[in-house]
Amino acid sequence: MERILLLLGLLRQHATHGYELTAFVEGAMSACVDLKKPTAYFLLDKMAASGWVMVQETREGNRPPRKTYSLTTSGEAEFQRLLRINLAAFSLPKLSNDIGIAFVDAIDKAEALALLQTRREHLLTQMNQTQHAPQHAGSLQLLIEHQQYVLNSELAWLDTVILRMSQVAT
Amino acid sequence: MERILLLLGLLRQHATHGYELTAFVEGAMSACVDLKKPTAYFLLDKMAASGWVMVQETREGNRPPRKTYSLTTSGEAEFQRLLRINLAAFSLPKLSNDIGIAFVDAIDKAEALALLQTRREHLLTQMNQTQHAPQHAGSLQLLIEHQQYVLNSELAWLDTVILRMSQVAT
DNA sequence: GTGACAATAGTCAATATTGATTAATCAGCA
DNA sequence: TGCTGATTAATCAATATTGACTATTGTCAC
Repeated sequence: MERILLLLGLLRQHATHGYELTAFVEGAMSACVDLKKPTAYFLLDKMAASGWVMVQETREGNRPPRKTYSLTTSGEAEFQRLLRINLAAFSLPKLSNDIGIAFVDAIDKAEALALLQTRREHLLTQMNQTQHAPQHAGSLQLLIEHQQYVLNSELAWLDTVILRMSQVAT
Repeated sequence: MERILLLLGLLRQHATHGYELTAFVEGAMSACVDLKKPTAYFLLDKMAASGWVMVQETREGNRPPRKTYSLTTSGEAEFQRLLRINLAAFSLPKLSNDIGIAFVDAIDKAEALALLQTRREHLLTQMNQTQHAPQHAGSLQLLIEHQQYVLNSELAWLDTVILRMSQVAT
């Protein structure tokens, strides 16, 4: 559902073709959303079938022919509907990727601490990358700020875990 | 990959059947992991095919017959391997579910603020639920603590967004 | 002893997702 | 002109995921 909201929102800013859309999402937005090219095309098809977007074969300059997608009136309505649902509902991202911390005690304490240090460095690297990321227009920028905020608080949490682990008796 | 780590980790604590596994994951752990019953069975099959778990038809008491899964030696090895990878790598949960904030400015400010207030209440409800959740054993408890920590920082962030929005001129 | 209801255990058809690959066009150069 | 590699644009086969459903066993009132 969120992916459709994203696509509708982007097409709302300006009609465009699949390639530009997916390049933007997999490029500039790759840090905050997970939406691969084939999924995007799959969803665009669905959206077309639902009448939310219009497809048009176009040929700009000497580029290969493209399918250009543009929002219809009912697409705008659906966007407004989904946006309200999305803003009003809070749902925690499922932390399945952090699942390892549930099993740290399966590893010798010294090695576990070393692994967590590596983790910490990865986190710092990501913080750096995000800080040097290109600025986005309007409230898209909020996404980036949120991400930086989350990275900061993840770092703080990781540090308390590391601290606790190194203090507790083996 | 993380889901397999989770299943291996749980089976490592004690061998059990699909029903108990999925009931636990979809019940007590539902707040922090997203793994539905059919996916769990699908993965258990794969794990059996890879030789990481052994399947055994059992019949305890008068209950319907079950397939009991237990970790093999190579399953334990795989668990250790995946655990190290998971602990050492940090990856941000993709915030696709927060995507709406990227489009707040498509909505009239007053309504947007009202929606965000609703969002805030949902968040508070979740915090309450998590605080009254049953305690987990060992480092599984860390997952819960992490979740509470994340909820707290999400609340703080949401409040800054609301504050900023209500101050900025329309 | 049997019919209704709950609990237990799992499956399946439909849908979503992705890594790998294909297809069309262009720019430059021999 | 014809060939090579780069860019643009999209698709496909394989895999993962899930909502809805099925099937088995127990239990308890009647």
